[in-house]
Amino acid sequence: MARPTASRGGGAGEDAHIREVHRAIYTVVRRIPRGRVVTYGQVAELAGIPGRARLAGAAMRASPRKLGLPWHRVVGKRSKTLAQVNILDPIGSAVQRHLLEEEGVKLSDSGGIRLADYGWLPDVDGR
DNA sequence: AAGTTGACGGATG
DNA sequence: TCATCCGCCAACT
Repeated sequence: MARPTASRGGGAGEDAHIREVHRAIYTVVRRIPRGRVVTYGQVAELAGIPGRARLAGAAMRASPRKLGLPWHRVVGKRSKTLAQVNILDPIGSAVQRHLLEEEGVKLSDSGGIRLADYGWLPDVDGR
């Protein structure tokens, strides 16, 4: 019963075979304070894999909802939000905006997030 | 095994 | 400021 292909697929224990890198990334994302945002590049750096922003993105895309990660707090540096990037899924991007606004993150006039104001800086914040 | 994809980011026009 | 292109590299087909 188990699944012959034991690779992907949804089911319990799915996150059990996730690579350490992914786990490190999820740990970082979990630490993002409410009302703050972090770029993928930052997440990668904090996870111990500087310069691998793309990998951080891949890990997030593959992250099981079951983990309940604050995925909406992770944004692209230039892309402001998922909204500008994933044009094929405008619904999801709208959800991200909504969740951020609920946390008090205000968007700039151009619809982007002001990283200077809401970007999370662990060293400065002391957490 | 080899080619394609992509929740990125910097450089360029 | 916005649109495109390019490099990086793990995951997917």
